[in-house]
Amino acid sequence: MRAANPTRVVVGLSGGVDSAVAALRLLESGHEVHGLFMSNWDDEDSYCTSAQDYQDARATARELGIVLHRVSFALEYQQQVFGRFLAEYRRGRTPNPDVLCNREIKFGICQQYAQRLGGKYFATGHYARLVSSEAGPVLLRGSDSAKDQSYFLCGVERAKFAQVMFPLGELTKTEVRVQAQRAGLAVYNKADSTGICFIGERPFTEFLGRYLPESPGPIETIAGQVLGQHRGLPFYTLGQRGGLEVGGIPGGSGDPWYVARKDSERNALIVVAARDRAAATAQTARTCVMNWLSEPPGESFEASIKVRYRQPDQAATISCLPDGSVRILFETPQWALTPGQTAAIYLRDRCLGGGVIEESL
RNA sequence: UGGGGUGUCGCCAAGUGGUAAGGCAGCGGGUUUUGAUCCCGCCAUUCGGAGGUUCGAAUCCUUCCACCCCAG
Repeated sequence: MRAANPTRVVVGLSGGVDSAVAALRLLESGHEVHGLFMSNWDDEDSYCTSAQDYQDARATARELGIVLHRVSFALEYQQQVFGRFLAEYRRGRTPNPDVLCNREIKFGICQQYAQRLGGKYFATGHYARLVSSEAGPVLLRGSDSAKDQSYFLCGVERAKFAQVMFPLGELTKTEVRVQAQRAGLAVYNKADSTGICFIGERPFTEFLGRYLPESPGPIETIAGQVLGQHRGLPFYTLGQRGGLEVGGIPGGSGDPWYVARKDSERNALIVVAARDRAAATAQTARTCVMNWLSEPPGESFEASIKVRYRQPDQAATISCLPDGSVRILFETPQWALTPGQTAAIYLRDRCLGGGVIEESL
């Protein structure tokens, strides 16, 4: 079964089930597997599960009989991910740190490190598929549509995928857990992790407040009626409902309020009642420079767009602009197109790439 | 100071003698490798205060207090 000259693959082991099964499958297919645990966030508070995750990764490595390396990219994460994350928030935008993390850290500096460890390939437990074509590797959605994580990978530099493997791409989450249990892995029933990767789940506003100053201003309706006070535009995101602390108003509809837009000039947060959300939709968005994972099929073409993770595909027409950005004309008006968030472009199962939304029109 | 009106959960708001609807907000949980959204659960022994009538009052009466409007 085992190849005579097995290829060494370095697997990013997070301490969770997914990466454990990724390593397991690589072993089963005859590769020489090394594990690599990253801890990129130094934090003393109780939300940080890094210590436990490391113990779990060690247990997994022991159970699989593989070497486990450990490395910290805390400095790089701080500079290339978290610093930009904060800079975006300061501009009033809503970044996606995990898209950035995959580009800069996991499939950036970490993949390089894996090569130095002798890895011909770098593998992770992402639910996404890679297939090769004449033009190079092609990123496809994971077979488990409920778990597909290609959205988070759409910002990765295309060339990197030539030496990447996603062993879970064809599996469902259920199958992964079954395989983990069958293989006797202790993490087989460990809860899925959520929150910003490497930072974890936290009371978000409070967390941001540790890095950004408060800058209170009015919360207003589109008509200009003042309903309350906000803590600072960066602390809110378009489409948000919770945390506004705005109740009913005399003669009001009784609907909840949603953030419709930010008026930076006046430091005002503009909100809209649920039934009036149509007044705050947009049908066009423009991105920053696109990260293409496949050649765009033309200067203008029809495609599916995801503007946030786990959003159903939205039909749209894409127009490539000379500066490398893209204009997206959606078939139906979109609610809460949020600058800073990533728009991923798909042609059926194929992820063509992604770009950060610059503005909606 | 006269005349009128209103005071029910943080905010709206039902309830006019039979033992406090609902919505929003908030809190807790679920979903989720961003931020959000979404889903589920919890949330007034008490109706501005004090008396009184009644078997029984947020609902009737008296009085006090607060706020609003019109006069001035």
